Amino acid sequence: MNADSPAKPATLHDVAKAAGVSLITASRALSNPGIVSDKTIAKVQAAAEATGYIPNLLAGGLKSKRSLMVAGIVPSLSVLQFLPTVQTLTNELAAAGYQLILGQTQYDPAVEESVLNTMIGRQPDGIVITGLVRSQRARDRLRRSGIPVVETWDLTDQPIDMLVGFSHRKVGEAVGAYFMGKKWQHIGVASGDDLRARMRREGFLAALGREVPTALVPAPSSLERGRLALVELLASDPKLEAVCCSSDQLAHGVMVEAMARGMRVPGDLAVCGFGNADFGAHMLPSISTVHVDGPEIGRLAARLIVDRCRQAPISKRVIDVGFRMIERQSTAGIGTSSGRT
Amino acid sequence: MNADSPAKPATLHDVAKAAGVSLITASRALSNPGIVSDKTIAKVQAAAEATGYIPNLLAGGLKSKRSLMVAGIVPSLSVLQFLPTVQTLTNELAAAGYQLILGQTQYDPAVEESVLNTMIGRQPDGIVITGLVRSQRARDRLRRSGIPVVETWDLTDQPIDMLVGFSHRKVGEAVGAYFMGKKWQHIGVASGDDLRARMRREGFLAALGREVPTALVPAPSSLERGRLALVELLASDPKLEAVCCSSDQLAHGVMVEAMARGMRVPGDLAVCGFGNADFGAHMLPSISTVHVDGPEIGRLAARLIVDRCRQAPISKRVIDVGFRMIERQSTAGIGTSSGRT
DNA sequence: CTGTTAGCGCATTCAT
DNA sequence: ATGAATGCGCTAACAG
Repeated sequence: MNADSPAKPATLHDVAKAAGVSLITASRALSNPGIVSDKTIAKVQAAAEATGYIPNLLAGGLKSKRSLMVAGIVPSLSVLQFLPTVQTLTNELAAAGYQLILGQTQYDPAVEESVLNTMIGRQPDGIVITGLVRSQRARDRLRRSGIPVVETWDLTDQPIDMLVGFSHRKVGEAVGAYFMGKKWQHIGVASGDDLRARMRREGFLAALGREVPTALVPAPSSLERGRLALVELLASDPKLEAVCCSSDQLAHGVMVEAMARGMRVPGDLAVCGFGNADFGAHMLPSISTVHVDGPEIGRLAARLIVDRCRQAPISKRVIDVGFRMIERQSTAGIGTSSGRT
Repeated sequence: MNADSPAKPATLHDVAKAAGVSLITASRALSNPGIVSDKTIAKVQAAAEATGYIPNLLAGGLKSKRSLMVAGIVPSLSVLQFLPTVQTLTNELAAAGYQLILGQTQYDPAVEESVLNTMIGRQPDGIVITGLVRSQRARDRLRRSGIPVVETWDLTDQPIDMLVGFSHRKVGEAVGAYFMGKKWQHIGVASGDDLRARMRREGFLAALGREVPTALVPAPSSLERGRLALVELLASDPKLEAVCCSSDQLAHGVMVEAMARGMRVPGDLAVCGFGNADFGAHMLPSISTVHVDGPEIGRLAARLIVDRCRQAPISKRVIDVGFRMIERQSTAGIGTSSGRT
């Protein structure tokens, strides 16, 4: 059933010849059927089927200036935070005929710059980046490239081009205000050492009005890192009552370590996460957290890119999707029920 | 600092003109410096820098038949199982100058086929797929495309081209043998409804030598689905002693639901997962599981593609990376220590 | 509705 | 070591 044509794949030229029409008619029949007669469309489609024709999108893109690719750039795929965004982005783009090229920056500005350069070289129809681009050179280059750019998961009033995100500073302030309301005295922070986590921590401390012990953990955050963070925080303050974490994974680890030491959550130790990971709502105790609509960010980013490519008017270049604190058992009064929210 | 050239980006033509050399000399100076004099290299590099030149990889790929892109196809990014593989793959490929284009099949053969088609149209230098391609048409097409293909995370002696994976049947048998050794009588299975999880379940049942109650959960598996699965399994068999799960996420959920009902793990209920997710080793109790080296799969797949592209000889077209059962507290005798392994 | 002409930006022939 | 010509496969212009 195979060993058919080990040789060269069919080109549009072959299809046109097989269908007995000109090259351009074949092209139109396949990609712009509106302006071709039904009969020729049928002929061409049959010929395409028969020859096993697959359009060469590189050639098409070179000529038409539309590569139908969008670059998606994340710090690392192991930062689960961004996964729903990337997933939705990929799907929404696919639905519009675009494919995603993936890049990872490893939280390294130098890597980011080099990744962005090769990405630009691929002539993508859009670039979606998690976070703001830090390097000024890269920002200039992107702007001058003329490629639609969407920065995400952060907020500024001077984006390179477009933006879908929210204020990490405000997240921190909201959680800080919540902690203040609880009257906890012995507070700690377990935070990733990336820029956005630092911003949240700053907002948190601003709301508290004072410094508190902080365990800084390297990315990606994980349960294990959360356990180690609590060990560190308890060493700083044995009377620790509450911990604010920069991710639900860290919060989970803090909770496990607490229980391993016979501390009750939230009875002896309250714990709050960030990101509203899917497991948090169904654990025992369930994890208080900050909800961010990752899929919506991906959806909006995709729409901005697609609209821009279609020359459709963009209503807002900067979209703040906001966030929402979710109080669950890990910071609530009692922690005995089934864990369902 | 911006608003420099809103117009067209520099092409190699511009660089050559600025450097006072011919087009092709500029090309060689940048991509094949070995055969150009140092002086002209310096001139061209300076000109490239000055003009802000970024090579158009679409054009280069069209001519050279090397697009420097590799297609990576997963069922869904939300299946965390595959993430380490995709991440390593992306990084290893990037190190060799290749970029990954991402595709998701949603576990749908029809989607898979269409994704593969557009992928082929992008002329990737390789295609890496999680799982075996099911559709015969797609297999034929891939073979005839001449593009190096690596199927992963499964095993067959008739791959489309190359393969890096392991036998899910054998995984199931190994876990089944382990369960047999424990003499548990009341056994249940919580399994995703994808092909590979089904294969593991078949191997598991074969080792047990009998049927057992099974809760089938839709992908992606999650903690919540695990909780629901245990509810279902307990309804079938209230005396349930042990559950074999198709992922660590499900196992986690089963454990949470068990504890919510006052059952002890492993005292009243033993639980085993699959995949060795990072959280499993550090929970309380830690989760017994089957370890699969996801990063290694990605690394090997990348190497196969790169070697093939460099015309290097491929020693083995089918690589079985195997697996390893890891016994932790969730199926062990006692469950009281710190959770560290 | 269809066809002819031209060229996207680059790298592979050849030649010098 | 450098250059001139040619074409990868396709689509935007125009023409008919």
